Formats: sequence, structure tokens, C-alpha cells
Amino acid sequence: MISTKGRYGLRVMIDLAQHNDGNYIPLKDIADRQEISKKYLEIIVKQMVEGGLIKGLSGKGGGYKLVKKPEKYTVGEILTLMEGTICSVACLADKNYNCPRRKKCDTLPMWKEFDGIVHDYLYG
Amino acid sequence: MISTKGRYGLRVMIDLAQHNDGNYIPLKDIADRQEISKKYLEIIVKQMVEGGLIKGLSGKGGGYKLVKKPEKYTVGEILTLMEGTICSVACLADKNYNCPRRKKCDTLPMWKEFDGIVHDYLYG
DNA sequence: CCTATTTCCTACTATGTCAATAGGTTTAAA
DNA sequence: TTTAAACCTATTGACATAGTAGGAAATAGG
Repeated sequence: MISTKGRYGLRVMIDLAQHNDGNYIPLKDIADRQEISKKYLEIIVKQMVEGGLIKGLSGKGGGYKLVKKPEKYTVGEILTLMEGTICSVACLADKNYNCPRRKKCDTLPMWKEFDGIVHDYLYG
Repeated sequence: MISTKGRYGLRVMIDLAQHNDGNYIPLKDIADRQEISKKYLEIIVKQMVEGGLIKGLSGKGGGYKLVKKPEKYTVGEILTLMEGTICSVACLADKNYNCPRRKKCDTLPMWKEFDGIVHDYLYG
């Protein structure tokens, strides 16, 4: 289940795309339009700045803006940043998670196929 | 992310299908084969009995068995029982969760389409 | 009837994540 | 220099996860 971080993060990105006129957009405006606590959004946009999805400018006239054209983003990259991973099962989420049963697991192939379908939709 | 309840539950179902000879299969055997704590599996199979996926028989010679033919089950129904829901976002999980923004939400149509694809794969 | 085996039941717990809130500091434009 | 904005650290209550513990009830076979 995608948490509020992923859902709100996506809505912030769409809001920024819809007001993508070159200016920095104050978080307050986004919070008002999206009806989400500005304080909580601060945590979310911070992650997005650190992840390189957007950039922020402090001070009067400051705010946030996209770093690339809206159409260059995928929902997948936004959700992956906010959620840490969008894998359906832990077995596939972390390369270091080497399940000792992976050679004989009857469900792993299904999970891999499922994960592929999810990825195709969100990144495609 | 599907939790251990969903993943283990599915593995129990497959194990029961692979040993579906009419006899009741003791949980100990399943736990040994699947290398999962029998105590933890008790919680999981209890849910599956209550959900009507399998039936249990107490006492010597007892255990668990499927209530219908293996091919009549879908992964979706098993995961839905174990996880409560397999919706990708809370906005779609609960009929009673009436988001006040649902009429104007820019992301809801995307989530609905995504959920449809997930559903098609898991129940199809 | 007795015993071994199995399900069934209640309770407990440590750890972590979620969804924020609170209050302040720094930055930069006008 | 004022103002408006990002930026930073910390805290919190509620809930879910992933089990563990110990026993009671049921049932088949001898």
C-alpha cells in the first residue's frame, strides 16, 4: 500500500507541473490547493529536493520548482523516492536480501512477473 | 508491500495443493517444508480457516486441507484474505473512505487504472 | 479408556512505521 | 531592514508487523 508520502509527493509534483511557469512556487500555495498540512509537506518536499526531483529557493519569492520538464518524470521514480521502494514483496525489494529459499521458492517467479507488470505501468 | 502473512499464506496454500491427496496435512509438516515457525503459521492458517479457504481437523491424523480444487483458487483471493486488502492506495481500499477531494483529485484516475491492472493479474 | 498427536485459543511483546505537530534558524528578495 | 520563504531538529500517539509462550480441547489408534 502506497503511503501518504508517495501519494502526497505525487500530488505536489503534479501541482508544480500545473504551475510550471519558471517561478518558484511557495509551499504554502501548494498546501492550500492540495489541502495538505504545510508542515507535513515540508518533510515530503525535503525528500524530493534531496532526491533531485525538484529544487528549492529560500527567502522571499522563494519556493520550489521542477528540475526538468514535466513529461520527463515518471510516476515510478517519484513513488520509489518517496516510498523507498515500490516492490510488492520484500524478497525483491533489496538486492542484499538474499532469501536462502530463493532457488526453490515456488512463489518467487510469480512475484517477479507481478513486479514486472507493476514496473511497466509506473515507469512505462 | 505484501507482508509475511500474505506471502506465507500463499506458500501454505501451494504446499497444501502439492500434497492434496485427500488426507489432512499436519501444520508441522508444512512448517518444516516451508521453513517457517509453526507457531506463527498457526495464526495464519487460523485466518485461512475462518476465511473459508481451508478446513482443519483436530486430533491425531488431523491437519489442514483445501476446501476446493487447487485450480479454483486465485492468488488474489488468498492475498486479500491475509492482507485485508490489496489495494494500492487507501483511497480505493475502503468503500467508506470517502475522500472529500475525490471529485477533483488528479491522481485518482491513475490509481484506479493501476488498481485494475493489479486486480487483473492477481484474479485473472 | 489411555495416550499421543494435532488443532485451537488467549495473551503478550519488541520493534518499527505512519502521519503528522512544534518551534525555531537561516536565507534571500524587495 | 523587513518580510516571506525554505530549512532543520526533535517529539509524539497510534497502529502494524512478526513473531513467542503456554496451555486447552479434540480425535484417532491401540
